[in-house]
Amino acid sequence: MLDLAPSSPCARQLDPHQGMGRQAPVCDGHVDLELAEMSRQIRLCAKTTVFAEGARADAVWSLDSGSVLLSKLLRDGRRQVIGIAVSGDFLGLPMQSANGFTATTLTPVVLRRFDRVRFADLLNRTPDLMRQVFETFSQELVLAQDHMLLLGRRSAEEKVAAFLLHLRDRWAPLQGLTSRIDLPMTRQDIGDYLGLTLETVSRTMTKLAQRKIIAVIPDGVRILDAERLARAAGL
Amino acid sequence: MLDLAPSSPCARQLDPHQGMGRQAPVCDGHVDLELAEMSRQIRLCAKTTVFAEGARADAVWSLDSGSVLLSKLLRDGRRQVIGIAVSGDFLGLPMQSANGFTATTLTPVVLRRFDRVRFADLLNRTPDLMRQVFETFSQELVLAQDHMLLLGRRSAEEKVAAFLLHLRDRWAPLQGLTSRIDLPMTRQDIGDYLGLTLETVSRTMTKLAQRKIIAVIPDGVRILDAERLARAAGL
DNA sequence: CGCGGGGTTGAAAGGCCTCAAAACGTGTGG
DNA sequence: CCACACGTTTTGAGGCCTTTCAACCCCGCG
Repeated sequence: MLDLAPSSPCARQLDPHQGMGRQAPVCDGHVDLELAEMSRQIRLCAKTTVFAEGARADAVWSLDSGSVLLSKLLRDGRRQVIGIAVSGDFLGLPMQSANGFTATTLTPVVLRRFDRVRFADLLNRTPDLMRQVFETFSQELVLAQDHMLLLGRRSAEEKVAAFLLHLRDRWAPLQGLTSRIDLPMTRQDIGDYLGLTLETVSRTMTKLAQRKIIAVIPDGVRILDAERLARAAGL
Repeated sequence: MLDLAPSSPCARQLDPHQGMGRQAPVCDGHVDLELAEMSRQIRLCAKTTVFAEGARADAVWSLDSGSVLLSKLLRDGRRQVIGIAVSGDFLGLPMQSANGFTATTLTPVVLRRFDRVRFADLLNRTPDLMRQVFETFSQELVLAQDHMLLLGRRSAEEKVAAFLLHLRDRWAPLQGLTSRIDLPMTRQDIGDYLGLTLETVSRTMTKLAQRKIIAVIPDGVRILDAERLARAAGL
């Protein structure tokens, strides 16, 4: 997880998906300053697009709060959500001149905008920053690989169960490891994330609810039996 | 594409998936030397595993020739191929202490082995090398995102068609853009890559062959109508 | 109060999978 | 040189899971 916010230099949060091998955080006042002056804080309300697939990418972003849906579109309208960004995540590829996906806010968000070229430039001049972003991307890659396994080889029930557990873990550092999971997205969004239709997502959830594994509540679910949910996910 | 081979310093090949924004290649003799002395060339024959998912990752690799299948396993045996590495590709995450996937040779390969920790160390001391690996990983991420779209939202026919075109493009820099596509893997491997069964892969291919879009030949296919194949892939 | 977006539920269809058998190709040994 | 064995590929029939299409419910809001 990156911390590019100048207001909290060196106050790095824990990353749940962090492997080992992380060195001590970088605390270079000069870099923080330069990041600060090249960034602009932006607030967006829910359901607005930060940037669109295919458009020229003249910025990269760091997400300070809220969550953002990342999706790719097939020309006939079929959509695949390739990730869900949360607080602390980094959006965009510094070396890529066009966006490979669309970013849509799920909740109100506050993010910092960096001019892509200037950021890439700073990256090349600042090995420590590069290392941070590099590690972030390594993590992204691991998550993407896990998701490929899910998309290609798991059943609907396994997908939904794994999704709920994944979301819980991903939001744990922000809101603690509670049994209540917020779902600030529609069934359609979830389906597009899991490679299912919205009806299948709905059906699968009610089936899990009937078995008392979860309870479906407004704007979220409550995990009743984490043990069995994990088993339903295929562990 | 990385070139970590000391025998051909600075002779960098073209990457077909390369976006823009690439700077001039790095030509630091000192780094090349250090890479050389920490690497060991290894030859493996086909169908051997380079490293296994879950095992301690004490090395990272650079693939000099041949191709390697990258796959993840579900506890009950279901498998997902998450990528196919070809000449010039980089294998393994320098900052990750355990392998997230298994690497199996498809053909005889020659690769260079680097001690992971020493490589990560060199990476931190050598911004230019870090930048190279960083760009490689950015590309990997883009490929992974494309593959998620394929796995989640494409039909069997679209998957197979897209797969063939993808392979052609990926091998183009090595063997030119011919109509003949080598398939040094089984239908099972292809199915595990596309999230299909081997039977569906076979059926889909013969269907494409019946329509004169491709011809199935021993150990590969020949593209008869690239236009229509692209259309079958959903463009 | 009526409208619209999101969610749930039902019935039917279809695409892909499962199971099974036969065809094919290749290397081995008689 | 042929017979055989083994692994891979193809082909077939049947079934299941997910999708499709549709109706209905719920709730917030103009």
